[in-house]
Amino acid sequence: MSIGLARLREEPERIRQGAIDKGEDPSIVDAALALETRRRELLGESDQLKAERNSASRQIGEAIRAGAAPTGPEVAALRKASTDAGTQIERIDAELAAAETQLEELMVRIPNPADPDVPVGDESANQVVRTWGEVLPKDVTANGVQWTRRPHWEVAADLKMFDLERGAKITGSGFPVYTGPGSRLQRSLIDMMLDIHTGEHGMTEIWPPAMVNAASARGTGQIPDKEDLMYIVTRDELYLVPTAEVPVTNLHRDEIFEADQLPIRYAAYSPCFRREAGAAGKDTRGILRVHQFDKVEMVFFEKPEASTEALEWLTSRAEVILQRLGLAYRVLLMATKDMGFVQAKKYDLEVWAPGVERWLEVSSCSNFRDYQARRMAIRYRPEPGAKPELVHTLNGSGLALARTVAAILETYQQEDGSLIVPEALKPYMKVDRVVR
RNA sequence: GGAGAGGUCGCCUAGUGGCCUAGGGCGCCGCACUGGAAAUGCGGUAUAGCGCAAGCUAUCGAGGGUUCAAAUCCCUCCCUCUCCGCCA
Repeated sequence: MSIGLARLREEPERIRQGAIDKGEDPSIVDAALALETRRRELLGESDQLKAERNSASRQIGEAIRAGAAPTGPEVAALRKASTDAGTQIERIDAELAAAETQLEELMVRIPNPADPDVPVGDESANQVVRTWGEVLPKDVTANGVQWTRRPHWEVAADLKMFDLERGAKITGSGFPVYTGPGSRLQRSLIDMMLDIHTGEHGMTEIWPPAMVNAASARGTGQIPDKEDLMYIVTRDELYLVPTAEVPVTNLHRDEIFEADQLPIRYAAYSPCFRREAGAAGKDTRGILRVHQFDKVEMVFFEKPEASTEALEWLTSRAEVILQRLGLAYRVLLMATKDMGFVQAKKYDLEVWAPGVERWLEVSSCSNFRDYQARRMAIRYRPEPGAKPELVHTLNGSGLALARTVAAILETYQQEDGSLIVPEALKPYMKVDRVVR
């Protein structure tokens, strides 16, 4: 469950409206509410009976210690009382377990209500909140010479930066092989991003496992919701991570922080594996949609009162990377029906790729409020000794590599077929230009 | 992969069927003592659910079983450590 039973009881209207805004069925909220009432009744009865049974058992021990015969009538009566309670407990607990299972099934289908400042509607209601950089044209006229920017796969083939055919041979389509300067570019981008996030933004670097267990996949909601998205190693019950969000957020599952430990801000590189089921035929050329790519992910654990501002900062940290790379981009505030089930507010960063003349999503920055934290039981003490409260979690790419690479190739390609290395990458690439 | 040892309240540890409703130490918090501190003494110190409250219920790695009653006995699984094997 993810929105919390207390909140369900306290503000069912807001939750019902939240479901409607996200295009989900609001009747689930009413069904859950009714089931929750029933659950509490059963729980009360069960607790009462358990108290009776415990009391009878305790009295048997006391009676025997006081000298009563273990087979005598006094003990027999107590034993019967305990057994009778036990029989009823069995019955009620079975009913209770059924109610809880049902309730949980309903609760996971209730979405996290969007923040009040999120536009209501489908993707047509998404708002462009800002753009940065020059949106380059495909056709270029410079110094009287006319040429046309090519799509990234042509630039890459020309400069031998990646090899999609051989990737398909050794693994399958959608598994690119980066070669020579292409491989070096991957390494440089990861290095540069981590350097900026740790050195300038004060985040702690994490290098997580690329596979997680079922409990972790459940924690961030990959199962059961998005099971089709993931590659699953059934023999060992492990899941290849679709994003570093999964291992990194789960780092603190079932933990309680002290207030002075927050915020905790991580930057993590990981490869990302996505089956992309149902996406066959879309973006089949180049590296815009692949099954394995690399990404630096930012994951924040914040005090509730700080999370609104933290999302703005998180988003701006992803923008810093695009700015350093000199890539034109825009920031979209996603509307309720386009933002996802668990997010309260989400910004997408789209980079301009002049070769394919498209905006490419390279980052998605979200505030989950306490929705994820509840599922994973990540809490903190507002004051020393105080009752633990849920933290707020946020995450955002900073950035996903494959599409960033595509934008770099298409933005920095030259008329002569070479590629200028963006200023910020030169110290990592060790060259100013990639040539044939 | 094999053999052995072990997983208890933040940490260490006691606990082999019923005053364990989990004891002790460390750490931490409060109070006392002090000019201030150390030392010392007293008290407090897990999480969740239910209840106006007193309190009740659950949790001793996880799950199941035996029993009137399980931290304790039985079964399955997970993890950690030591040794061996294999191996980047």
